[in-house]
Formats: sequence, structure tokens, C-alpha cells
Amino acid sequence: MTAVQAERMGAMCDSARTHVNELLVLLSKSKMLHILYILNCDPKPMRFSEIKKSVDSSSTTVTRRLSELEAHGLVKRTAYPTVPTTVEYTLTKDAVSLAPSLESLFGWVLDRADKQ
Amino acid sequence: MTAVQAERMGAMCDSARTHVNELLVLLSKSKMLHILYILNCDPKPMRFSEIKKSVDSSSTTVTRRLSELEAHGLVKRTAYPTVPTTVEYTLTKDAVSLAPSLESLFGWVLDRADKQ
DNA sequence: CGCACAGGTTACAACATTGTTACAAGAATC
DNA sequence: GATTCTTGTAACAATGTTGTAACCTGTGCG
Repeated sequence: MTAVQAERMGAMCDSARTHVNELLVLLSKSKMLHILYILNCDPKPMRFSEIKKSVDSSSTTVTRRLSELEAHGLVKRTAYPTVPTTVEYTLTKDAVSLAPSLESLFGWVLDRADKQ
Repeated sequence: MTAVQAERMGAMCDSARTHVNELLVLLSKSKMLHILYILNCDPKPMRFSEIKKSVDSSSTTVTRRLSELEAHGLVKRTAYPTVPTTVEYTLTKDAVSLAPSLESLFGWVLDRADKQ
């Protein structure tokens, strides 16, 4: 598995390398893993305010992250013309395929936090 | 799995929450996942210059990341009194338990980069 | 002598990110 | 008429992060 991945990385052309880098930069932004994780925890669509409360950041930052995720096709944004506005966010199919990795990562983080 | 994790997060005390946050901030720093990944790719100790070349950052940043990882007990640093200095880095046992998650994450990233 | 080597450290300037504040929309409620 | 609600956006100051250039160790080599 590891060796196969290393080979893949070695054989990659420049554009693929760029994409890998882009994705890593995206995932490394503050609160990004957290947002993806909580969107994954519950299969039902989440509202902006729920996400904001859960990650504990300013709305500016949450907005930025969500739109970055949307731009990369990992999150789907649906706005309803209610008053006041209602907006829901869900993970796309692509992002759902990331879920097992995220769960595994968070499992490790939680285990490690327990031990401290 | 997901529900269990959500429950664990909900039941966490403040100090555990702090630890989770700390770990997520640590893992979200630029090049951090990359460094952990390449340290994991090869089981043998890696030298500073190899790591630096692989992640393509300034030595300042690589040094910072490696010492942050060492401070969190994820990386072990061994310096040999040769001339010029030789320094080797290896993942600790704790970090090795993170490997499957990282491999899974990178697998997703590589798959996704392929499709672009 | 003077430079090269590996693996850093330090100071500092340039750049990026974050939070804060103010504002918007438009119906409902006091 | 003022205020509340949600989901943002824009401008800006404060803060954080990064790279660059200079420097360090101590031996070997020309």
C-alpha cells in the first residue's frame, strides 16, 4: 500500500503533483478537517449556524472554508428563499468517499487526546 | 463508528477538547501531513536533507515542523557526532499508529488528483 | 588560507490569514 | 417604527506564518 502510493507519487506528472498539493493545502487550512468531520458525522444537511457553532470560528472564516470546499466539489450548498434565509450544506459523493479516512484520523486524535 | 466518535466528542471534558484542538492545529500546519507521510513511506530513518527535498520548503520551516512533531512525541530525532553533523528522524510508535489513517487520506488525495 | 559539507539558528521583511465591525435583505413581531 | 431572525459580504487592523540572507560548528581538501 505504502510502496504503491510512493510509486504513484514518483510517477506523477507535474499537473497531478499540482493537484495533490492543492488538495493538501486545502485540507490543511484551519478548521477544514473539523468542518468536513462534522458534516460527515450526521448524514442530514447542516445549516450554517450549526457548523459555525461546532467549529467555533468567525462567520467570515466559516464562509470562506465552505466556499472553498464548494469550489473543490466537496460540499453542496443549497439556499432556500425563506425569510430569513435558510442555507443547507451537505457533503458531495466525492467527499463521502473521504469519510473513512477522516474517521480513522479523528479516531487516532481522540485516542491520543484521551491518553493525555 | 461515526456515532461513537460524536458521542466521545460530546462527552469530552475541557482538557480533552483542548488536546483534540491542539492535535488538529498541529496536523493542519503546512507540510505537516506531507512530512508525516514521507516519514512513514520508508521505515528506515530519514535525514534532514531528504525530508527537506521531499517536502520542498525552506529549512526554517522543515526545522520548525520537525521540532513541533518531536515536542508532541510523534518523531524521534537522533544526532550523530560526525563531521559534518548527521541527523536522523524516525516516527515514534505513537506516530506509526497514525500511519493507516494517513495512508487512507493520501490514497483519497491521489485518487482525486488522478481524476482531475 | 579559504571553502565545502550537514543541519541547523537568528533576525527581519514580506506575505497570508484571522477576527472585528458595519452593513444588507425582507417578513414577522413587539 | 424598531427590532429580530439567518446568512452572509466588505473593509480594515491585528496577528501569524513564511522565506531569505547571514551566520554557526569542526574536519578535510586543494
